[in-house]
Amino acid sequence: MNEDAALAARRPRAGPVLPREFFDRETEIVARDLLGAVLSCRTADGTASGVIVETEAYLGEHDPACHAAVGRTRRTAPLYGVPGSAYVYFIYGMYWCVNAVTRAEGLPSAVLIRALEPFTGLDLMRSRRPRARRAADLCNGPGKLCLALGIGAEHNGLSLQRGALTLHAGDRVPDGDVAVTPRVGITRAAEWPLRWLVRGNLHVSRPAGRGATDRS
DNA sequence: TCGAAGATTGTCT
DNA sequence: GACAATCTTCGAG
Repeated sequence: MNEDAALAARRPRAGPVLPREFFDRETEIVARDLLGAVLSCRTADGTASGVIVETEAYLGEHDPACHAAVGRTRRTAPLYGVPGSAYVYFIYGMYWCVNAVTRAEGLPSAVLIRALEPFTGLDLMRSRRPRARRAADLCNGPGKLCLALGIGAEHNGLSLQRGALTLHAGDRVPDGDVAVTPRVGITRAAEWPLRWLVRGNLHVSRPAGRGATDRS
């Protein structure tokens, strides 16, 4: 069976849009519950979507790794917005990363979406990421998924309940399939176990490794 | 105004 | 595994 056929055979489900109340909870809980949800982006070129298989929690001004640790600036302002809105930022001069803002207004926490399993719009994703040779390489990183879905500055601060960028309920990932590990690519608070991923999924940016614990 | 850092990725060895 | 690419953001002076 080829990769496209394998994807189709699993038939993930994209349900209703996740309500604001979903995001208005503890950031760690939102990060875990976003596994299995579907992120969809509509552009002039078409719509592409993927099932979330990896997330990281950033816990606000008291989390040294969170952008909000420096306080409210022009860049971090969307983090202080309503739960369920998007925080999209530019990094390393060439990549975008997308977060879902969580908790109550005024508490600048968010969940970074690190990897997706492609769901719809595979041809569109491939045209945007011609270097990706396998379907598993299309969205297995925060910069890659933004490229594949066409996410950029125009989505920063937008609601994830309506408009071009939306998050939909999907098939809940069983606790036994969820691994928790330290966050990736950071230097401050790097040991905090705030990364959630679907154990054994080929589309995560990095496998869980031996130090990972079950669910949480 | 300037310099350094950065939640990444792709290429090369 | 090492390293370059590339540019926004923000603190320091």
